[in-house]
Amino acid sequence: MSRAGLTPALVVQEAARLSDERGFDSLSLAMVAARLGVATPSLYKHVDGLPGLRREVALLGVNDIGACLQRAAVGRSGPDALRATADAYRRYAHAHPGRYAALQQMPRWAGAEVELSHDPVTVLAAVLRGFDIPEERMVHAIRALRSGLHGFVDLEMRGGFGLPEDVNESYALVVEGFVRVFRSWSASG
Amino acid sequence: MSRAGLTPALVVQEAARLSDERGFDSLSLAMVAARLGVATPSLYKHVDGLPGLRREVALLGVNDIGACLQRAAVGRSGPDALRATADAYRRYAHAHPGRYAALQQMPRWAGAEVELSHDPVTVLAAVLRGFDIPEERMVHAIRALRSGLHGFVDLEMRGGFGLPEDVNESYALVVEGFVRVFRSWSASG
DNA sequence: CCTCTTGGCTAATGGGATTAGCTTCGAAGA
DNA sequence: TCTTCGAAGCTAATCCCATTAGCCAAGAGG
Repeated sequence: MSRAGLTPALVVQEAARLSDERGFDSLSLAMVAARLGVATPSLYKHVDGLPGLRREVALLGVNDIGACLQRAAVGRSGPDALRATADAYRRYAHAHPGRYAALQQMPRWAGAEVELSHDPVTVLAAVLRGFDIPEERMVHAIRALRSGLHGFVDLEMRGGFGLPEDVNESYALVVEGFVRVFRSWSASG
Repeated sequence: MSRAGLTPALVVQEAARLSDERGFDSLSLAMVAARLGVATPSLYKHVDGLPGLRREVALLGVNDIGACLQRAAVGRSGPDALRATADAYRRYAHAHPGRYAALQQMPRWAGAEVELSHDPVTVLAAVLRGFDIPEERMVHAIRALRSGLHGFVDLEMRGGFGLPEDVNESYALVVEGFVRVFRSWSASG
């Protein structure tokens, strides 16, 4: 390797780090290049321009959060699993705001060879399976859960909750709301 | 040539229209200027650069959606009001995706002289008042509702719901979920 | 008719993305 | 060890957009 020893993985990793620090929106090739000590055009040997880099960061984020959720859910079931997973979800977003913002743009390039080793939606689906929800409602349940978790985290990270009331408590109540609703949807009443 | 007869309001309106058509992210002064038939720098006489323009569009969006929600809620109460408002919320986002995206960035410049004639959060709060929720839970309830509505609409607009299941039905179920939860939170049990 | 404010313009600067084409590192093989 | 070749990184050049500076004319008020 000629000097810097870059690899696609290294570039993407640095980009992800930068996204977390400065925001996914302001991610730029120039910034990544500076951080890696190379000239901007050099990056084109490893990633497919800015759009490609953003896509890679998103992909990294999806797999990352999927792994987190899985780790949180393993060994639990029902409401307990839901609580743990919801917690992990929010914690991931806080820890990696840039990656989290990035992965929201994934659907655009969906259908591609996305190759998820850890799909967050699959984990949520598995968690919901512990609620005995009739099959024809499963998709709706997953959508509802994703909406609630994402909406809360998104508003929170944008500074949308201005009042002094404890945000953790709000989140806990949201999660308990889901527990209640999903119980009410269960086949057994 | 005071020919073009621009005003701040006109510029912002065109910017909002463009945001809805091409996406708030790709809004640019150059595009707005072209659309209005003037040179880019001319816009600086009316708005405070690109950041200022984005802020104005966001402000427009907040007031817009606030007015929509208010119109939907008036004359109704309780679950009925909640359903109507939730519907209006989603409909607004679909009709004006650019403005909707813009208003999510409002919190950043909050505290300013924001002067909302129609504050969407206030409307939601009023709607929730019909559920007899204890005062100390009100803020949490509003946060939960905002999270659910925003999260759903956001995921939907990003193409996050890929499966063929009816999205309208999913949304209806989410709203009914809120009805159930808020009922359970009501002081009267 | 004169003047002053003000909206719109052109020119110029700076930054980021992207492309083209050059150079040199470093490994594989004679 | 010497040669060759592919790939990594670089510089130069182009394009697009935001922003600033400074010019000019139009229209209201006297």
